[in-house]
Amino acid sequence: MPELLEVEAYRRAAARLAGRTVLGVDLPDGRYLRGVEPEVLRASVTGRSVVGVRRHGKLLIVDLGGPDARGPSLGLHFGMTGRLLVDGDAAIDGLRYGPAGNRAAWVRFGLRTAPAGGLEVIDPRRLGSVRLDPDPADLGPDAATLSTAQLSAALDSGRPLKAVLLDQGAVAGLGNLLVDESLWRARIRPDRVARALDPSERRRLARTIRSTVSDLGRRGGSDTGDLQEPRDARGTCPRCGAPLSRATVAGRTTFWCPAEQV
DNA sequence: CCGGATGTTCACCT
DNA sequence: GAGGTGAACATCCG
Repeated sequence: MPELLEVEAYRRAAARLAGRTVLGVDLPDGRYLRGVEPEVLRASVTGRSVVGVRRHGKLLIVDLGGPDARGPSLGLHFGMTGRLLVDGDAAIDGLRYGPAGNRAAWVRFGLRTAPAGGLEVIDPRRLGSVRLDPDPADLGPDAATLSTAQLSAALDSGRPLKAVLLDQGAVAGLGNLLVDESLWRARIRPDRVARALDPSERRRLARTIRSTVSDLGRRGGSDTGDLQEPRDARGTCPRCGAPLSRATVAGRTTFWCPAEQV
């Protein structure tokens, strides 16, 4: 599920943890934690207070502090099937993997807090991960607030446009659905060479990415785009009625309107 | 039964 | 170095 919009919903739900103290960490799945040993993670977060919860791209960041100083932060990635429970409640409803999807066997990570509650990550396919002190340099500028200058810098590449927009190090937060929806709204083909976009296309695309993110955010998620129904039904362009094209671009299934996207 | 899926990472090519 | 491909992860859905 999680593209930027879903992780933003997770952030809102997790914001209530601010002010609580970390009691402990549950790591039922050894492979879920990356780059640091479980004991090191436990030692560095236990007893800390939750200062706040941020989001950058698809990464959820729990900032910890202490009586003394600023503390470490915890980075949560949800992959394709990760969901977040806050104090035992789903941060988002209506996701895939159904109502039975909170199965205990799929709990990959837990953060217990005082005076009560905590976080749990449920991830059937184990595509997500948890890191200590995630490096901000791994992520490009956030798609929700992407400026033309930021996009333009990211587009300095000979790769297909879609590959760049999916690259979290170039632009952070967009997934397969948001990219296709944004390109369709901006009327630009996904297989264009990124570097070849002219200045007016760059302006239009940056503006369209921001408005697509906010529009689908209001509607309720990455799967609420105008392209979603024709995508599922192999249908036609909602604007002009031409049959949508479908192909693999940058390794992902891609839909676009061959009549309008140039 | 088979292919595909809102994602990332890595090994291996060209 | 740049870029591409395919596999792996584990489960559900059509």
